[in-house]
Amino acid sequence: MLLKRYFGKDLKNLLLACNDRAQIFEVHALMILSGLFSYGTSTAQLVSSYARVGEIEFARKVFDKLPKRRVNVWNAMIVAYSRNDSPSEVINVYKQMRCEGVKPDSSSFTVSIKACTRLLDFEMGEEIWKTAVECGYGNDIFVGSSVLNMYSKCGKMDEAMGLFEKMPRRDVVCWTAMITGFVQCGRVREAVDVYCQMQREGMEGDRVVMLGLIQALANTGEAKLGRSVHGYLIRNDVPMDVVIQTSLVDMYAKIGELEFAYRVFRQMPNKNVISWSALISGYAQNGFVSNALELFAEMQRYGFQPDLVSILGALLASSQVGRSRLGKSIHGYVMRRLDIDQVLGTALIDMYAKCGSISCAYAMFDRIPCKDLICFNAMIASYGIHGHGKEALSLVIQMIESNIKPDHATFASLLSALSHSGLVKEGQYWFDIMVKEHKIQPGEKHYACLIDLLARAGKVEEAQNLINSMTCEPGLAVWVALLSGCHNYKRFLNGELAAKKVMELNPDNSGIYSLLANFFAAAGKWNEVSEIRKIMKRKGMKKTPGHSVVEVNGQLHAFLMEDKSHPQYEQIVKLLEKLDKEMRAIGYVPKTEFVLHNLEEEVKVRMLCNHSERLAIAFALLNTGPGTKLLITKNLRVCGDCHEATKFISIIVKREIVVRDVKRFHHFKDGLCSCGDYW
DNA sequence: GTAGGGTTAG
Repeated sequence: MLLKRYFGKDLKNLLLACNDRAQIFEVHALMILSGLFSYGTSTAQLVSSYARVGEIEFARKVFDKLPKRRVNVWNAMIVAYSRNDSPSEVINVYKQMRCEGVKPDSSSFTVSIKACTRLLDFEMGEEIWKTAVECGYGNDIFVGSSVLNMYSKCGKMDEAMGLFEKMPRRDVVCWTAMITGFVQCGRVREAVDVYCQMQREGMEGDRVVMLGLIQALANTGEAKLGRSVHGYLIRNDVPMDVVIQTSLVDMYAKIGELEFAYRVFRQMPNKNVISWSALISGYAQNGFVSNALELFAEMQRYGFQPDLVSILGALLASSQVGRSRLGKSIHGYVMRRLDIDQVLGTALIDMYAKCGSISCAYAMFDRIPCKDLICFNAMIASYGIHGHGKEALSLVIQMIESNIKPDHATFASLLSALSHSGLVKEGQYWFDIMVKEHKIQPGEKHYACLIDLLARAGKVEEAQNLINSMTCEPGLAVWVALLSGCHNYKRFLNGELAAKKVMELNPDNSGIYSLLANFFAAAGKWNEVSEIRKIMKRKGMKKTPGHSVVEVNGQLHAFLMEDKSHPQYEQIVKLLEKLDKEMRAIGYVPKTEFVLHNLEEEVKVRMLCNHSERLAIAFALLNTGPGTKLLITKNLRVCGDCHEATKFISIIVKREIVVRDVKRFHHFKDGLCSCGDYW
């Protein structure tokens, strides 16, 4: 008795000071010798100390030997198992405790319910919760929050809300459980509501919850909610650190609010690489190419070394406008600083291919050590946009041989590649293989490719039959493919049905209306042309102005149609007039049917000469040395007459001219185009 | 003798 009084407290401190098994063992021996062990003093501490130094088996042995075990000893064992990541043992001890008639307390319930959550054993959890209520712990905040967490983990948010509303006291853990629960099951709006309510009740905002919310908003794309949460942060002077602000930048970028992202970014007092990269990749992914590249340069001026994400963003941006010089310099930078893995390698393949160099793309592909599905798909798609159908096909065969399973994207790229090369038989054959051998259900995209393939080859009836046999409802892409085939082959009768279907589907894209208008113009149906114009006007659509860009000496130059604003416009026109004469001398005849308007022939010819791609070509010819390969990037399909003219220009100036239009690449050389006029 | 919730962000 005396010993207990003297040593009880010291014993506890002694045990707390122990750092390993040997030290605990000494104290343990002391306890046995002094008789305190059998008295029950500090035995719970002994159990928890053994567990704390990782000796859970020892703890259990001691626990099993204890003659009388009060609730604190049981809890020590329960907590030990919980900390040891053994939730099923927690439940076993809890059950044993109940069998021996020991009344659990708040922490026994709390930790046991947590264990059920970990085990996803919600039935047991409910049972323990029922017992807790019976034992008078129904209003306990610790027990309650563990139940809230259990409900939110299994998506029972309505049950969670019911309990939450009945709780007499709620702390930040309870609010957090509710908010993250709603976030995790995608009910972001309710998550925000709970968050706002928490603020109204004067609860201190928790930045971890805030981060979770912002991320959830970024993924659901609810712009209005995103702005309101941001507004809330500002109005309530919630302190924002670099992580929160970067998440806001990312959120705005993901919901397409680049202006807001930029503003948050500029107001950040401390930026790091992640902040820069977030905005760069946001710009790149939303097509704001020059913003992305300017920011990429700026970050380096400020002394930040670009990392993987910013590099991927810059590569994506470079590839969108054919900035091969910039792309190459990034490649050099990457080689000096990072290992080229599948992700970077794939981005580089894509960049080189889209910057016109299919051979560099392949060299990159060849150097990636362990090529995965995505690498193959990127290379196959690259071959496709360059019209190398056979190479795409042999790559698909190669990947099958090396046991990489092609997916729906592989076949979509393959079919598109075969289509751009006019390989009709192969297309039909591989479509069958895809369905029968690889068990891939053809989607609209695959059908559209095959129909495109047939229609491009002039097999309009076969394309029509395929549409009739489709298992899914033919959509816009399918009818557009048929329509453009009919347009190219002047199959006006078949085309009219396709045109009608296209119009029925009420597309929201001005490019498609341009196709319709072009089709009717080619058919000489000027009434329909003006009808289309009316629809476009009613819908508030404008024909996307054609523009072309060309990189000359590392600088990007953009041209609009009839772009007289350019400082070298006079020289450009002079060169085009000179070329026009030489072209006509070797057989060029302007294809005025490509001019939409119902105008005089001579005016049409002049308009053709002013197409943006021609201005860009002339400009590039004027400003580069003889023999330099040119790369022009156009935002629309290249016009049929310009296509013809560029062939002649390639003869006259003895240059390789690469034109990338919105669909694919055209390599003009010695009077021929790589697309073989399948386009 | 203690407990309930998550770690950063692209």
